[in-house]
Amino acid sequence: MQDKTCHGVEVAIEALVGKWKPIILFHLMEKGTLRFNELKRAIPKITQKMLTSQLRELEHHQIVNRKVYPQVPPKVEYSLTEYGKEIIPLLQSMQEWGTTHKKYMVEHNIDIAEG
Amino acid sequence: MQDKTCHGVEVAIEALVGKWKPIILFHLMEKGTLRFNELKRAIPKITQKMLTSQLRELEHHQIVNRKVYPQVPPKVEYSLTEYGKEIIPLLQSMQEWGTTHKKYMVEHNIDIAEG
DNA sequence: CCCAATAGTATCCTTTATGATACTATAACA
DNA sequence: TGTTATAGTATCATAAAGGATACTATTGGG
Repeated sequence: MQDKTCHGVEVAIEALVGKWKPIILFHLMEKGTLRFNELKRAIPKITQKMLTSQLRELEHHQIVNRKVYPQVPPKVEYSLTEYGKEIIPLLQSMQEWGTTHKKYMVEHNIDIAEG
Repeated sequence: MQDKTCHGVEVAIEALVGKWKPIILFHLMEKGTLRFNELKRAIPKITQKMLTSQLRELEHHQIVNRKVYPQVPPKVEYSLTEYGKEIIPLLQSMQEWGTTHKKYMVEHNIDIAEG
């Protein structure tokens, strides 16, 4: 077995990891399109720097689309690309397993943060 | 929408993240049971410290089972728990999406490492 | 002229994650 | 007695991720 039998998993994690990416994706999944500041308001604890960088990374992967309106003050809208929407079922599977796992850990009285 | 609509996703990522966890899990999926040093030899670039810590975390989540034989020199076997095996379909979905995504990025001539 | 609003950058700092290296215990064996 | 094997720990160093804060451009409105 090569070390990279699981390379796809690492690619997937790479694309989704980052403290804020899943949150951003779920907001875009729910609302369709959001302006930069709408996202910022929806995720109060994120800093501008992190919001920008996470969006840039998602854009780089062509999961998120960035549309700039040439006006002042600026208007920039973010949404999932068609290609990005293909990730939704995976996010839902992760969501499902994670929710179950959280419950499992609580029921077994294990601190999920420790491990 | 609460910030935590996607909490499950974060739990899932938490459980799978770590530079070596997917690799370890795939080896255990394939071989069933492996001793510490067998894993180490199968993943040449991992340090002992990282192998230990990643296994400890997987064990903490009850995804991996650790069986110690009281003998000298020590013998410790690692395997997926029954509960841990439930994560296999998720790993496979991630693997599938990730593989497709990798291909997509290559075809579109995008450097996957940059973003 | 001054202020607000938007979508950012730039800089510096702290926290986590990962890595390199050396070290441990114990029994069998030469 | 010294050597090997196993499954680790301990310590220190570096790299990567995240956070705090201040700053920018532009234009409409008071």
